[in-house]
Amino acid sequence: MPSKKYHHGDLKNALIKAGVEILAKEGVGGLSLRKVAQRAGVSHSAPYAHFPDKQSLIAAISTEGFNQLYAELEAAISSHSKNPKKQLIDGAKTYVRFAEENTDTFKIMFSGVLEKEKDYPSFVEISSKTFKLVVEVIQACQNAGILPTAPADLMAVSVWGQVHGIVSLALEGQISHTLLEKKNIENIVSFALGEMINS
Amino acid sequence: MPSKKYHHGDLKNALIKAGVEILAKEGVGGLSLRKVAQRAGVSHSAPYAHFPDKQSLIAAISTEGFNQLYAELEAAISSHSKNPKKQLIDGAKTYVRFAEENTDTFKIMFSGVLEKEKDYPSFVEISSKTFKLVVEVIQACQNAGILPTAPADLMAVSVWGQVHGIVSLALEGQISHTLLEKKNIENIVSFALGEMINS
DNA sequence: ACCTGAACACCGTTCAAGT
DNA sequence: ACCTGAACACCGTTCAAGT
Repeated sequence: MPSKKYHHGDLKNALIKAGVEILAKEGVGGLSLRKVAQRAGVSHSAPYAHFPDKQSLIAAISTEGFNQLYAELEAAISSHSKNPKKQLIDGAKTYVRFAEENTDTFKIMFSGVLEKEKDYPSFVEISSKTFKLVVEVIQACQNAGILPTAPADLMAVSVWGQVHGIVSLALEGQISHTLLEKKNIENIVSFALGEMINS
Repeated sequence: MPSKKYHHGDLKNALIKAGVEILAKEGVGGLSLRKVAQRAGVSHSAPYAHFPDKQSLIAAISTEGFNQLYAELEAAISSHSKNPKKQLIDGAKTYVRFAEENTDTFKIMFSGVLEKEKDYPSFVEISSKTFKLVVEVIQACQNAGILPTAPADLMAVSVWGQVHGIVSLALEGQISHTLLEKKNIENIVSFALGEMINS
């Protein structure tokens, strides 16, 4: 078997993977195209054969992050079929865990680093697919009388916003020390969701 | 009257102001120390006489943003004394408006650009002061029976998280086009808050 | 104390060239 | 089609020097 054809089989995905690793180790501030190239074992200009610019690589990393988040949400939700309340609560917990375990990928997905997300069709597709998943759970909760009757998309943004906001404030260090001594983020999110839920 | 002593009276504040202006015109990605210096009319190394590094200038801009947000919230709240429900709703509207009118300052305040916020005492002070203001309004609402009885800090994080999350998703372009055709961000936030409020 | 200008390491992007 | 290496403009930071 030949060790390596010339240099790479699938540089594009190798670059995405290298990017995720740098993100995990050095954070958003440490992510540069040149480092990504080096970690993938190619010259600094090689990435331009696969991505027109840095934003494009960031879009690919974000898209990959959304794919993973979607898969985890899907798994959590389908493990509680016929129990919408558990779907909602476990989905929220999954969201919190994803943010905690992939902090910097989460930041890149949601913190305005990607500037023109509309320009990246696969990013738009998976993010709207994820939103639809949320809407479905909300509708199931409404049908079960667990959430109030209201347009499902409006309710979905309210609930998702709730969870997302608490997670974001936590990642920013904006949640007071005294509160964090008593409750972790999952507890706080559960409490907040409890305030939205009927009985 | 002498036109200029040598070059500047208050370069430190001039740099913060220049930073805010660049942020408004070119966004977070366009903010560089060298541009800030140029806009303030000094050499690229002059800022180092006032800020040890770029993070420090970003901290100062964020602190300034929090000061402004605090002042606007204060004004909104004290215009409805003895009416906690109006304080809550008008406070939330003020928050939304601040984010819409100072999008990139808001992003810098809350989007992880500032990496070690704990290292900047005046930033920590104004952000915790702002949180205390939120807690006070929440407590007033609880005393008036508008919000459920629960630890006020927990309730405050839930409500603030709700508002913050919806605003953040909106700035990220994550709120579906079809929903935005029917409701603007203030409407959505009002709806969501309504789901938290008793009657 | 406050500022300048040269210098260094690093970055994103382009381009001619090689296979 | 995929990759390299030189080149360019820009960036953050340091430092010796000037007032």
